[in-house]
Amino acid sequence: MDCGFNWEYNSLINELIQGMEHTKQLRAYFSSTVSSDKIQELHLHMQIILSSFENSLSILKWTDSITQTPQVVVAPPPSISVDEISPKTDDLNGNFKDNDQDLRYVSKKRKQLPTWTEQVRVSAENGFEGPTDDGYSWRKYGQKDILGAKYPRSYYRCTYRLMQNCWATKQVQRSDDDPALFEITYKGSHTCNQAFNSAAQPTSPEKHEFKKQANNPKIVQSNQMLANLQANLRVNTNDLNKKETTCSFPFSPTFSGFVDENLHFQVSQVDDNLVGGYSPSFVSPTTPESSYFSLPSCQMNGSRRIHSLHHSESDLPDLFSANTSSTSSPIVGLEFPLEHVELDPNFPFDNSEFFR
DNA sequence: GATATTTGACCTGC
DNA sequence: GCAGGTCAAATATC
Repeated sequence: MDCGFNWEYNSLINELIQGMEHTKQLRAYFSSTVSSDKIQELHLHMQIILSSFENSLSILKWTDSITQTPQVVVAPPPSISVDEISPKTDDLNGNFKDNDQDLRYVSKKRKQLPTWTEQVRVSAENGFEGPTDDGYSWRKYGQKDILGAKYPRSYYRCTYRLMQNCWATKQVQRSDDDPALFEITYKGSHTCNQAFNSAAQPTSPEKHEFKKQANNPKIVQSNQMLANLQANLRVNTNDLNKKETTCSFPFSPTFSGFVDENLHFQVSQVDDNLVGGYSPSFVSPTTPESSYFSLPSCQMNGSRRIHSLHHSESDLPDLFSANTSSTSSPIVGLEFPLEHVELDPNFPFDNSEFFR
């Protein structure tokens, strides 16, 4: 076992431990009465668990690729179900007709792929006809009317299936009850390197839409505003009687987003490690249902860094909570009153709305 | 012309 | 036999 493998192995263990810890916290939440102000915290922990498991899968996948082991069956996380491997043995004896061999091999291989399902809500006003980009390039290869379903199911496979032997597929099914809700079933993890091919990879209509949004001056301005906010928001912790709760999870310093025509801020592409992915509303007064947002790079006074900030809408409206970290301590939950939040007065942002 | 999507036909598993 | 999944030729788009 070389050092690289050890490092990945340790990373995997850490990821799984984190998932387990947050699952325990979730369980504790559910064991008590869940009040409305706890809902967003529940959402937070669920996102973290998902990120941990996804990171675990990525690590396993990378380890698999460097060892060049064919068809390693990846152990699924609890939220992932693996299709049962067929007990038939005559399917594996290789006695196929030549022109059928590939098809049958593919079918058997796919039977072993891990599957998991995500639900993605798409707002009508953002113009998407389908779920938002998940960071991978997919090619649609089929559509099928499903018995009892109002909307057809679409089938996608990785664009690089042939070039990089990547067998990831996904199925997209629009909800009958809620047309804005898409249930996406993923089968198999990507073994391709799409970041490497990003410059040359073909674009889907969804990505075309994203690029149009990214070129929108309003969106560029919004991203600049977000960067400014990150640079100017401070929390004075010098004399803060802080209330910390142990809470460790990984975050990434990367972040991107855009605003739509109505200047609603929306996270469009977040790193897998970044908690969130749902619409924050610190800009728009028209989306008051959530005042939570993630600011992965906000610097607090002293050495603490804000990773996320939550303006409680409970009966303590002036109380903020944040997940913070420092160079010497892990990420912790921190609660602080409003007066400790400082925004640079030169920052072009209507903080009266945010600090409502 | 290259690439992506559509859609009817075919295949597979239950 | 049926429903779901995939293929591949035709068509659309860039």
